[in-house]
Amino acid sequence: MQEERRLAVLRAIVEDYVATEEPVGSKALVERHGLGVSSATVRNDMAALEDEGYIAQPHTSAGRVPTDKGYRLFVDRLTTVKPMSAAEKRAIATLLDGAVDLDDVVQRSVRLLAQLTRQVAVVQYPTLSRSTVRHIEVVALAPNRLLVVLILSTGRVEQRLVELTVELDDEQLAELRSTVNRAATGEVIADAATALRAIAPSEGEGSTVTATVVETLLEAMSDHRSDERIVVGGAANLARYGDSFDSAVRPLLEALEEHVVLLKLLGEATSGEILTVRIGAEGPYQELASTSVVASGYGPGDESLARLGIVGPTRMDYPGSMAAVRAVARYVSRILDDA
Amino acid sequence: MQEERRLAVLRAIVEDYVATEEPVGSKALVERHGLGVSSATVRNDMAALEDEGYIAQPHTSAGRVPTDKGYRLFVDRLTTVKPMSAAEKRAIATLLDGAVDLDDVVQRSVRLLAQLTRQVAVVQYPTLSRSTVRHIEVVALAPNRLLVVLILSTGRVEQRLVELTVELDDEQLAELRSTVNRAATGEVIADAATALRAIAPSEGEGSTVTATVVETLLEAMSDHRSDERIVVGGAANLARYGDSFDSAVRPLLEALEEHVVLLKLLGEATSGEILTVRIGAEGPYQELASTSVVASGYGPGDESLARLGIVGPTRMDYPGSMAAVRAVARYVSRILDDA
DNA sequence: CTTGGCACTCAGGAACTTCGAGTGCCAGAT
DNA sequence: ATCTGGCACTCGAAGTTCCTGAGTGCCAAG
Repeated sequence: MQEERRLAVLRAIVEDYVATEEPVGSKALVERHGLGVSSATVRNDMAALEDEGYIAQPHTSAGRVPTDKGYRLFVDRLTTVKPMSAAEKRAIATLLDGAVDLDDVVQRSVRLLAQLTRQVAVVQYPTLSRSTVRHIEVVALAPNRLLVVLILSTGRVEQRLVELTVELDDEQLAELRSTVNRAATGEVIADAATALRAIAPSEGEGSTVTATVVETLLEAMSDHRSDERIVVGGAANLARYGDSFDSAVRPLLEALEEHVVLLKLLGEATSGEILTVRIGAEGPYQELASTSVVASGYGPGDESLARLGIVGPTRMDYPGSMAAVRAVARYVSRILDDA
Repeated sequence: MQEERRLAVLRAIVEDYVATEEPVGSKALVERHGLGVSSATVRNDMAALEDEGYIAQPHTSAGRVPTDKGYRLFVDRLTTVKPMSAAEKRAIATLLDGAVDLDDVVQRSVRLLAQLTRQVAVVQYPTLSRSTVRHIEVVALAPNRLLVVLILSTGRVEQRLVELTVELDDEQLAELRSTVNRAATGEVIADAATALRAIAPSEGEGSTVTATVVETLLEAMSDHRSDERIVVGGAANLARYGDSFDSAVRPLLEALEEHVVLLKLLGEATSGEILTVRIGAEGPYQELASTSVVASGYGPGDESLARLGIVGPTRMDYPGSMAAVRAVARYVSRILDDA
């Protein structure tokens, strides 16, 4: 009974603090939310909540502020992700449907997320690892210069130049093209790589060329840069941090440039579109103790090829952010489904 | 005679102010720089410089600070771009030579610029407009689904998917491929576009397909997104702004997301690698009155395909920044030459 | 034209005071 | 058992005042 009210108090504190950015006191709490008790009672509850570590006082004579633990409880038990309004849904759908290619989808998603949440948005490109090879094209730019284009099911295209020591005629080129495609097309990256390796040490005069091309393809497939590709948007929203510039904005700004750090923050791509919320110091980076991350996997079907999400101050609108991230993840997944 | 000393005083003021970020007074000036006169004399000179609008006093009893006009004079007449050290040159060369493709070159350039100058770096992708078509590839992903790949002399690759209402066999495909290549390969974008338009309304059963493909190619060529593609790096350096957060960092952070604004800041791509310095309010954006831009064109030969540069506070190390921008522009140009 | 001297100005910091939101706790009411 | 009104207490934030010293402008002499 009292337990329930305490949770209501915690929820009220979180909501007020997020809205006002100032420590909230017992009196204001009673006034603004319709808890049917007096401020003294709320004070008692607050004392209890403080004992349990859900809230804290910045100064002796100030109101209370939620701790990471408090936010955690709030996120886990006190809130349901509020669905987006019909208008918002339509806006998302319209904007994303207008995308012309993968780059564009990613780009638009970042903008969208940043706008919806007014936070910094981060979108990871779909990983190569689980996608399949749709086609490999080999083009002769010159008799001894090839362009190898690797087209994946996610719409991603990797291309590489290959310099040859020998010259190829059209027939040999066609042969090469069909060889690599026979081996790789339709396969998941990993299997394609295995199959390509198998054909590399073939006999005959085309062998060294084949080997070179295969090597290039393998390199393109395993290229780490691809897995780490990330797009960031909405950095201007950092300007709204106002106070706590040094403690919060600086390290975050640095993190945004370190894509490796960002990837870790977004978390591992698990299967499905599961929302992950990391609050403050729960993460591995001390400098980012006052920032939270709301992220979700996305990808066609129920596979999760990559992640997207937002990064903001621990003091953020969790329900809103979670709704936005979830919605965008879903729409992007749907688009990848179609493609 | 006195004129010369006055300029020396201005130079000293700029240098000191850039170094200390604090208004500089006559006494400190005499001590730190070996001007062979007394502080009273310097004061007289400063009064004159102030009359002419080169420096200003933030407060009545404070030292002097250079005005935009002062920086302008400093940049135009009081400094020569100091060459980079051999070690720096080597570092630039090594880093950039390691690039594997155009994306990589651009990416590395941004990082490099940001590191060298400790400012925010901006690099524009080479424009399509002056590059030539190296090759067009048409690949059948399915009988009614084509991938059109446009390869340009700058190493840029644009690809588009084309859905067909009819099915093509290999022979028709080869025909199509050679038709478009015959028309476009080797031509400058603009000429290629004209040539392609000419072949579009041909007779026969392949005509609608040809028309569709040509249309796609034209779209890819004129795609504005390409011309506006820009990469930003070193935003973390904004954290060093320290003071003047609202007045300087916020608008800049916003500008960095608005690629159109950035492009305007970088300026028009003129021919050659000419260094441009825009100081404070000289630019079109009032909000960016306290930021300067140092930029240069770059591109193979003496063409200037695009621009790169840095954005920083008006109070910045101009000689150093100019040297860095110039050096990077040169090396990138050289790399584009080779490719 | 330069220089030493001198009176003047004023931003920024230190020290102090005030104000009030907010707290903890207790005794009485329910 | 729980809530409530009351009350003394705390202490950060904001306002006030004062002081200091860097820096200035100007002048008369070199």
